[in-house]
Amino acid sequence: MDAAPRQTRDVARPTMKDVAREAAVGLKTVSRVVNGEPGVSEATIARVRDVISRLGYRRDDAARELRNGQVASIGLILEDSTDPFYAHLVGAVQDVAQANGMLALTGTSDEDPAAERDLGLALCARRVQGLVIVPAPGADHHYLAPELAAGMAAVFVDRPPVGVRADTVLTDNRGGARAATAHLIAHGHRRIAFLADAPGIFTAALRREGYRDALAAAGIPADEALIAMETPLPEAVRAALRAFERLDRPPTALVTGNNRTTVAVLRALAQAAVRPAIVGFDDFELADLMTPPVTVVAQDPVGMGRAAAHALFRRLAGDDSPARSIELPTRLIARGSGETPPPTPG
Amino acid sequence: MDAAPRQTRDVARPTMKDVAREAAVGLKTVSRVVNGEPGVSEATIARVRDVISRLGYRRDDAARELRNGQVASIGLILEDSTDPFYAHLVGAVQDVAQANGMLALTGTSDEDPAAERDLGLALCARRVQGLVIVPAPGADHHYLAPELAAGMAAVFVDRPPVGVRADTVLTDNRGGARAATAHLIAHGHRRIAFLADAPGIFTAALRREGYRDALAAAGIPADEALIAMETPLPEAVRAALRAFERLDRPPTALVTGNNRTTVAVLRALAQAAVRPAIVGFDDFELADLMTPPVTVVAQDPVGMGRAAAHALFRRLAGDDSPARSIELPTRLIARGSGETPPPTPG
DNA sequence: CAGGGCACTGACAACGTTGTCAATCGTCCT
DNA sequence: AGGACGATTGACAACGTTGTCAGTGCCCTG
Repeated sequence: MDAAPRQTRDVARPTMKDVAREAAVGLKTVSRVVNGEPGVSEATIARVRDVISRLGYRRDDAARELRNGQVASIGLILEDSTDPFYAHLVGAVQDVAQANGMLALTGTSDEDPAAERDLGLALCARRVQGLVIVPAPGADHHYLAPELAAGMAAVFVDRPPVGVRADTVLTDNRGGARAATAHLIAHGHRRIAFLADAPGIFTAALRREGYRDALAAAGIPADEALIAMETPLPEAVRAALRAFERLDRPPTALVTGNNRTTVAVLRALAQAAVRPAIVGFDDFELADLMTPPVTVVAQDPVGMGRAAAHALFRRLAGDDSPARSIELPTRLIARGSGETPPPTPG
Repeated sequence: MDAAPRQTRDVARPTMKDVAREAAVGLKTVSRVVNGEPGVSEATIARVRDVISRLGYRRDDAARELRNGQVASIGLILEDSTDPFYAHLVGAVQDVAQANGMLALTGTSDEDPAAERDLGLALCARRVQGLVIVPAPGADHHYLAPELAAGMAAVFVDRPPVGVRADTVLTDNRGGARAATAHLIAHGHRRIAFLADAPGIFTAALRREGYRDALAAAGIPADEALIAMETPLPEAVRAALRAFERLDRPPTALVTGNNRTTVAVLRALAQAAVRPAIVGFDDFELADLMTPPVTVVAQDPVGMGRAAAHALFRRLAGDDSPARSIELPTRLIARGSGETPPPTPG
């Protein structure tokens, strides 16, 4: 399980000692110059600087961290970097980190709990001061307990942690799905299907609850045949749609539970004659250019990233109040696909 | 310029010494157990393991790196993580890194050369063994020279390095643009406009050359009024399109130089009565669901990421042959927008 | 029963950096 | 003139880990 390439590609890398010898000063003086500490004469500074650039010296953060206990950096664990939602989230976290003078080290778990764990431990081993985590499905975060006890901070995004307490930044999943469903009801639909990710996915389950809330509030009886919880793979989505069509009273409208499902549905229905009204959970880049443009309940990935980063830095600044949970609101963006009325029977 | 939160949040973190004392063994024995080295009795291993998990001990990679010279990790510097093209690229690099037992630390330059430099130096300070870099526009990589001399490996992706020699993985920009333009010519177009990113962008300039190649090969005189090189902002793209329309003989077809430009064009033309034929450079997720579906010259971000990572690992394995440049082919995907003939005059 | 080999174990130094503390020198005050 | 003070400087230890090397005790062979 260890690394494959194990060569000593290291040519002598100059150290402070080399600089000190070359500049004919003490080790500590070089350290002072490198770190901009006061108490060094201009002449000495110039001489040391000169030697540094001549030798191409670069301070070694490993030694620095060993000595100081830590170096300014945080870790960021994503579930999937190719999903635009997470891409925007990571962008926001990195911006905040950079503004705070922190290096953000990012890694991807690829939805694999074991990979998430390995990545988290590797970042901990590098003694990051904090961790922002988008948990992989089924992940267990007990492994973080010793780190948290040792003073590391952690913030979870999009899904709550399992097995440890920590700040969490979530979308108002239930409220958003409720709004999406209510929007379709307001436009006259009574047979509304819900198509989302597997029920084990935290967000998917909550969104289903929001869907049920809206139906109940409108006095529409829930029909389990109108609910499909599937991994958003093309075949699975196509199958679910076919099953809906075969029903005695097929749905006239559809709430999709995440952007991958939405896109899969659009693709499956691309050449369908009739198309149900659609409201998607989570916005996506070209929703406005679809025909018809797709109505969505938008999440705020940038806001989530920012909130998570701020929560993390608040902890790093010493805040040790109990773990908080932040919930960001969603926003319904009506574009057309969700405002078509149901076909009038007869 | 230093970090803001500077608290000592560190509670005593157990070290090998603590484990050794608690387990009543020597320091080196703990090290052996932690690293799975042979020569420790089963009983001792069990005892040490027990203490390790009881104390929540975690090996410190900083000390390890200081001692060993390095720890398995590579760095990855992106220009923009929210661009799907780069998102897929980073995914591929991370996959290969993981397969090689390496941790990939990713950061974003946000198209700022200074940020790229800072990030690169920070990763070097952490003594990553290699760096995969998507250069920010205008970046200068002289700063890497000492690192490369010290045995670090670097591979550049999508754009070549400036000021240092290193392996480079590029798209066949010129050939791709040539193919895109030739496709439109083959469908009868003679007035073909080219709309791409600023001419300072490496890829944009090459793609323009490919466009010119195709026109020349078909004996069509080049018309500078049909070439617009702009940052792909909505207003700039709209303005360029308006300028095209106002020409005496407006273009009947359009080659767009990157996916952001393509999308901006589609959005600007969304409610236009007549739409020129369009071929876009670089595929994008929902191109097939546009009306009409968008014909593109697809790049291979995953292939590029993989090629870059493999090149890097080859270097890490000791290959010190001269720097290579790898060029990946493009693939024209005809979907409809590029196959409409020009309107027959009269 | 001596000697050699083997399995297991631990003392120690060193990696590059920085905080602590002491030394040196020149200047200024009384 | 004597002492004090500030500015500048460097020697040294320690951070946590691992490679080297030197044991220790045991079993096996002759």
